[in-house]
Amino acid sequence: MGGGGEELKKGPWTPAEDAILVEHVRRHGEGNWNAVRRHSGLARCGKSCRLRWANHLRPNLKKGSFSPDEELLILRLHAQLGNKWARIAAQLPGRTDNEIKNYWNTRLKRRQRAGLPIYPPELQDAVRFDRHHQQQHQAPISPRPLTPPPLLNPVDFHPLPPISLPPLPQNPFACQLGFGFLVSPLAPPPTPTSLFQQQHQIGLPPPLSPAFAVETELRSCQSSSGLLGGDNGPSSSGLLESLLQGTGIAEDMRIGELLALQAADEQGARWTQVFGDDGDEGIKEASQAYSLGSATKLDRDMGTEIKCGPMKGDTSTLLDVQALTMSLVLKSNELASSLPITSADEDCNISSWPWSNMPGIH
DNA sequence: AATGCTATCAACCGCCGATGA
DNA sequence: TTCATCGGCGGTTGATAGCAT
Repeated sequence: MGGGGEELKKGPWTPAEDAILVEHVRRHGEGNWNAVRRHSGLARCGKSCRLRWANHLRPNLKKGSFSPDEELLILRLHAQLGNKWARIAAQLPGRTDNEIKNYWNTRLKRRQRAGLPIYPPELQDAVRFDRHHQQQHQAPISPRPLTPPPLLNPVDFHPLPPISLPPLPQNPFACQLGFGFLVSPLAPPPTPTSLFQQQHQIGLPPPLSPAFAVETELRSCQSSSGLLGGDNGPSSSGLLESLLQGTGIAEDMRIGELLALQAADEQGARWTQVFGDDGDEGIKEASQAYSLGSATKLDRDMGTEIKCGPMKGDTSTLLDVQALTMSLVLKSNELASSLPITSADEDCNISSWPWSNMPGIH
């Protein structure tokens, strides 16, 4: 460990040590943590200094418990990323990876003890959707079991690999893809709650609002049976999944294509073009809802930033595009439930579905 | 009031990748 | 190319507070 035999202190930090570290960062900036000891005589290793600074001393840290919005976001990001706490934390300004990790582990323990799945049922459907999508596109490379394990046991949980889109490193969406996890670098976005209200106002089924998620989770706490199979009554998202898988629409409904569209400048026109004038009214409404959310503003005002803007710190926007996605899902649920489920399903002409007209991504 | 359990928080540890000599 | 160092990340543990019995 380089230096001199002097014993390094461990354990809780004292205010005096904090002051020294803060002063050091004020003078020298962040980084070069091992120099703290040399410069200030602080008997702490560089790692400890970095940790203390990152988790407690740096400015703009948010204290206190997570808001419902944040909790929802964590759940969804975890469903997509797995235990990538640093990446999750990057989407929650003012929150640290350690905080999120602690929150998750506590929650995990609680739900394990209660015999509950680690995700609310709605989220599990999304996870399975993603897995299915992955299997379709990655099977030759890394075969996975055809039937994804239920999420009841966290040991069985494998983080979702990023969706196999063409490399779009400059596209902030590309690193955030996932069913219901679409990201937009929108300027002051609506909060999930306001999105919920917006959708409600225009008569759309709401996206997965915090309140809804919380309610669902509470309900799931009361009964743990039948959560995984989607067989407990009209589990609409389960139905959607079956429908999509049964018809191959899941494969066609390329999230990436949605995103590519979103990046198009002529956003409004494109939505109409894609969903078509003949398209389902609800889907058009969904696209309008999305526009309402501020996509139009984004495309007009931010121009290319949508393609290269850093995502860091932009949390609530995660749920922005997601509102659209969930709208589509929910609307599709309606479609699904209104369709006669017969053997004719095999003949279902996918090309007639709105999203089949989307431009392809190569 | 005492005890046990659980949740939360803070910090450490080991591993790994990046970087530079 | 190899090696040492550094910083970042995820897993884990210990201390403490809060709550129920």
